[in-house]
Amino acid sequence: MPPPSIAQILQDEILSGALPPGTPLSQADLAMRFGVSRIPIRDALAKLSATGLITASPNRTATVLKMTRDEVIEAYNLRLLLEGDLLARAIPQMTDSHLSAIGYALERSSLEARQSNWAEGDRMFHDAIYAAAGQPRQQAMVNDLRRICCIQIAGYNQLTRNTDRWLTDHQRLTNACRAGNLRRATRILRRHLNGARNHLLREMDRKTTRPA
Amino acid sequence: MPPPSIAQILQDEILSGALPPGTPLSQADLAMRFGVSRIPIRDALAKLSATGLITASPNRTATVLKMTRDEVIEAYNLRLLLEGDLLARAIPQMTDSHLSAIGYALERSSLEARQSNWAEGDRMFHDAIYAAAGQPRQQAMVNDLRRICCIQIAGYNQLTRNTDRWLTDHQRLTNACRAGNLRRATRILRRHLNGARNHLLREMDRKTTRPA
DNA sequence: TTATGTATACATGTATACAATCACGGAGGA
DNA sequence: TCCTCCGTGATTGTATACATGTATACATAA
Repeated sequence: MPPPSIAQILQDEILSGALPPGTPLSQADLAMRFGVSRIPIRDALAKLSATGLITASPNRTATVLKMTRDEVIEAYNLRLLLEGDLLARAIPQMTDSHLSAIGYALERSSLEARQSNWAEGDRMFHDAIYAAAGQPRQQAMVNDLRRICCIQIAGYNQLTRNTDRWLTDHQRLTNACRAGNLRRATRILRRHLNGARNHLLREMDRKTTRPA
Repeated sequence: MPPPSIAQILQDEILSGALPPGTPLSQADLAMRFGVSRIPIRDALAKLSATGLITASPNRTATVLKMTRDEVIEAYNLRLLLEGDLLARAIPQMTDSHLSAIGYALERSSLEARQSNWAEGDRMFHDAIYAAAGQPRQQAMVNDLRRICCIQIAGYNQLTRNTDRWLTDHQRLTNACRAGNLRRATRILRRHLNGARNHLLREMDRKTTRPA
């Protein structure tokens, strides 16, 4: 297995909350830290910028993405639209092979739920669900959106993440897929996303209204 | 006005068909051509890769995006989903200011319809339509998708683009917006996109089944 | 006080040189 | 004939050095 790329390492640190939103990413500092020149750092930052994890402007040091309230709302609107469509395409196409893969992903994600890389488990679970839709680009777009949502969440208290409800939602979603019940699955997904969005918005308000 | 960036120049050439799908983009060649070193070329290629206009792999020379049949279908599925949603959000929010901007964009795009940069006029028109939705990220995603669809179109005969129908569809879409008729606007959009997709798929089949 | 100009420090953008990797073709052997 | 195994040329990846642009602080003038 090749060593993880610089971009991958930085992404993990951003998603885990080690580099909270707004953190400046100086090319020289990163070059020093990774023991390489600034060129590969620039490449890594370009990759992160492509997926939207950082904001980069010419002649300005890049920073970890910090979304406004409106941007969070739009991101969740998009997730609901894209994930709802994927669900509608996937469920009628699901085979036993798909379902067993979903079950496996559910277990895996449950084990990692309370660890620092819970986001990766979450991604794997949803990828398994949406695989049957056969729309890989759409899945990639959804994963990008989910990532930028995770950044904002990771910035706040890990304990406020409502892990229990998150787990039961995944379990119920899996059951609905096994039953082939699109309506129920869609309802669960919608409530899942709306809940996460509202939770995040409340956290954001709490932090901004009482800055210190 | 600043000189256009290297990435912008390359993008225009790709969209105009000067660099058809599959064309290799050698860093050394481009550096020679633009009279700069390979570093800014790498940056430009990274930007193009971010929007999906080129496919780049490590240690491999980048090439202009060449979509398969399935990828074209998925791209148009996504456009229909995202643009339909934008339309549904935009039309109820449209003010006189929005409508006049749409009218202006319609005229502008009509003038450029038969020129090489028709794609830019098309983008401006749809941006004007969707502006009232207030979902800038979603608009950006749609623009990226439209661009990668344009690449494939530009690769084939310009005369087969059905410019007349394209223009009348824009006119009818504008009328539906002025009337505030979402149902009709959605129907026009769906037919517009399905027509473009089928047209493109036919062209692709024609070229692949009779390669020479 | 407010605004403007300027100097300095720092971060990014770019050019050049070198190292690592890959594609291709030809030699050798089963 | 076909497959495998190198070598060679070409292409990309990286390090170093320099050029350019931006921000901050301070001095100066209205």
